[in-house]
Amino acid sequence: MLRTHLAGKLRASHADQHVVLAGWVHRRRDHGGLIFVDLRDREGIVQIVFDPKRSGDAFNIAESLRHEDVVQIEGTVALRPAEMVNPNLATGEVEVYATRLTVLNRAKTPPFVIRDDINVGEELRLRYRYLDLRRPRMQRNLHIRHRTIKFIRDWLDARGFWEIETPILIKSTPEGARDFLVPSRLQPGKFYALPQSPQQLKQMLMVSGIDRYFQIARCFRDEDLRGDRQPEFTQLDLEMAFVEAEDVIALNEALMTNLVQTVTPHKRITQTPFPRLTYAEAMERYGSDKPDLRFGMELVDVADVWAQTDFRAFKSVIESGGRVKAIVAPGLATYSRKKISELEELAKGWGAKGLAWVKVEEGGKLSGGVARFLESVRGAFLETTGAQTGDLVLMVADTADVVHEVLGRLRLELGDRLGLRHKDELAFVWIVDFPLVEWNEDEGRWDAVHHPFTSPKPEDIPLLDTDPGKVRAQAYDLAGNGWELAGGSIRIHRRDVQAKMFQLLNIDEATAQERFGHMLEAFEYGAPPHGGIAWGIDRVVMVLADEPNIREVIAFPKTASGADLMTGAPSEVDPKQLEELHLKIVLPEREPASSAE
RNA sequence: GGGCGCGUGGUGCAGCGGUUAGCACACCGGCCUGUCAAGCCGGAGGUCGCGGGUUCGAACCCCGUCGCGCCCGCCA
Repeated sequence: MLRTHLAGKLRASHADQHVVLAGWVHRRRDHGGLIFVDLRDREGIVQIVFDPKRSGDAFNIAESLRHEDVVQIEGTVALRPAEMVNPNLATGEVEVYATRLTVLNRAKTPPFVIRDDINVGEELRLRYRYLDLRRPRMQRNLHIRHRTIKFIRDWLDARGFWEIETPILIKSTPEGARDFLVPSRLQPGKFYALPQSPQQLKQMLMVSGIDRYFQIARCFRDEDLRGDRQPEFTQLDLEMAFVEAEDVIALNEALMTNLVQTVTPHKRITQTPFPRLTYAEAMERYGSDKPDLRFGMELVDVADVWAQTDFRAFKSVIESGGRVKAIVAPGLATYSRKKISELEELAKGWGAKGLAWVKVEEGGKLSGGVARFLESVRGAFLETTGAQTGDLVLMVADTADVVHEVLGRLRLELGDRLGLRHKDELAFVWIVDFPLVEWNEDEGRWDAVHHPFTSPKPEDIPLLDTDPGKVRAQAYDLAGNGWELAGGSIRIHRRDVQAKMFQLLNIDEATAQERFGHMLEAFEYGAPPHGGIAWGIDRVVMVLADEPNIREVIAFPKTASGADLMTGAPSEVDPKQLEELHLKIVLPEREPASSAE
């Protein structure tokens, strides 16, 4: 070993010990007759002192040290005098008097300083990700991720789950997201697909009698990226035989609760047991199917109040079957016209035609915006909205979809502005009773909301023939702090119900056989009732690590255009490789650039 | 596929029609024995993403293009 101790782990208890450390030169403070070097390793930073009287030759070598040089240091741990203790450093009570210094490897000047509190463009961070990952913040994130996955594995193992790997090269089933394809060399003209999730395979494992399965599974979806979406991401995929929805929910709630207590004990879970909302209720009250329940500010229906007024704009919306809802922003009556139009611009960007507002003044008087239309119904308005003196009430009138979308987003925006989305609080909520299918206007057919194997609620099965839109699924999502963190369902295990589902989704027998024949066949040999769930591990870790996007908790993520800036993927390949795969590249025609006259 | 924003020494930013293109940090040299974002003195470092256009004159205005980010579509 090149070292006896880790630099970041040294404490007062190590005083007077002889140690050998190895790591990176974080910073050098050269006082001429005395040199301080901050030595950094994965565990942290410790101050090394080079004193000519005690360090000998090492002092001279220390003068040549630069950022990120890799060094080995031998010396003695000493307690710092009281006035020299650095409370900002975990190792701040001690320092190491160096007696020997070996430069293991010189470093070029890095393109950016390795430090948390520095602004670096993300492009550069990704180009030099290996340097970016040296920063304490990134190491902390990767550590949280490691501990999360390790905890999940141990916890599920203790409860009888087996981790089973499923193939990465599978059959393409053009349902849902776009598949990543892999050409087959041995079978020219044919392709594998990378799994969007191990969904079908884990159901097959249930047929196999595995009983309780899980996997930390890499998944692939060839769709456009977002801050919370990468083309490859990690799921905790889990499936259980002979269970009902309540069993899956209870198990996952316990797992999540224990995970938080273990990995981020400083975080407080807002409410246990986790509250439950039906999908319909979540949309009505929060305008979202993944509401942030760290704060209230619920949407309030004010259609009845407006119906009694002379405000044509809103009345016509109500008459044509639309909705009028309000959100009360506590204390924001202080907002200026400018601030309010800022909110209105946001609302318009989300699809609203406008944003009506009114301020509540002393004594419940209304002012500004649409106040004059509300004069006659002032009492009812205040009672319905619950608005108090000093509040700002914001309203949208439109179709239910638009009203919920806009106010749901506005609620989050206001929650941010009012500081209601507390960092160390975790508000989990189960969303249940999702509709099984939704009408696809463009294609003129029903689409599965979850996936085609999701079981309807038994009592709703008759509705499959009469009113499919009303059928509720045995599906459940776990939302946390406004993010969709997990989603699952009880699956269909009966051939006749599955056939009915395919019929509803306009998948004919031949197509069903072609795409899912293997599964349908398997289910004819005694499939147990089963259900499961899949967590978005990246999102869970992102929330636990207080990061704003999942790139921060993935070692080597991709940019919005799907590029890996460090390796240069995707890239062109050798024509010989294409030839072996019997592939020919046909690039789209490029229109010649028209010159600007 | 669409919308918005950004692109200026190594890095982060300022400059927004005429400047010698500026600041901070980093970098290089010197001084300095208690700093910990050390300090002080000095120095070097720029095809203003790229291409075209407008103009007497473009980092700045216009068009196109590329890259990065956010959003819509998309994501069973």
